Amino acid sequence: MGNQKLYKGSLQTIILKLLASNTKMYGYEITQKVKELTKGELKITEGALYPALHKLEADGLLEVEVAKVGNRLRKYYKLTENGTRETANKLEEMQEFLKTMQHLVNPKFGLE
Amino acid sequence: MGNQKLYKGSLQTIILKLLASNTKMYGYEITQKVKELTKGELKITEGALYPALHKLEADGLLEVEVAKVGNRLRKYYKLTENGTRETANKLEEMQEFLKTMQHLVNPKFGLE
DNA sequence: TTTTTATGCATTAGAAAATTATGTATATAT
DNA sequence: ATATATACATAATTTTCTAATGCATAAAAA
Repeated sequence: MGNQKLYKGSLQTIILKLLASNTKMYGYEITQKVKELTKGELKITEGALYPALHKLEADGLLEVEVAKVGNRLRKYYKLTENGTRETANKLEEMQEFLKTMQHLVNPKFGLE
Repeated sequence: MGNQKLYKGSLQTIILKLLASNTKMYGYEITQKVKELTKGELKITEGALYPALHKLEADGLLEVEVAKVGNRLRKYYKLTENGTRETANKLEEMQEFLKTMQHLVNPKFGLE
């Protein structure tokens, strides 16, 4: 498992992107999906996830729908209209970041 | 200018990579070089840079050579042997991170 | 059958890494 | 004269995370 530290700041974007692709998801499901998609490279902790979800909801980007499955509670999150717009912005910023970073650490650069 | 927040956690790697390419650099030079290489997309603040340089030095990855240019002070930093090794590690971790992140935010993924 | 693992939510204490603001000082350009 | 650029640095605060803990149900393993 690589340097978790590098993922700092990208959690919101990851959550929004997953909800853009999957319509609705609940917290635990998000942690499992990320673990699966990254082959264990990134493990989202609950201490990071739940506060992030609550913040996105408070900011009006997500809305919640509580469901009872068997005897267990689930909170399904999905994008609001505003959330869909913000997701597009955040994904664009992420692409720009990745491009810039790729450029910065490219062996060929840093000399010009 | 994009989302500065995303760069959180990558400063050490950026510094080490620049010193791997340029042999020796001083603090102010690093801020200018990064601004130039990223076309203003990333601006390293002094409050982030100097503590980072001091930490890398304390960890034995960098060594300092003080120079007087005119009447002004400059602290040139360069990689130690250990620093060169660590740079290779950090660059590998960065590449893995960028690949994983690219995969995560790719429009095609998140569904499988 | 008891105990561990998985599912599902959540909060708190603390650490790490940044931003913002401030401070000191010299050099250059307006 | 004054603002901008060069060059270092630290302190207060904020953001974002990890690690630890807590509650509760369900399933699997010992």
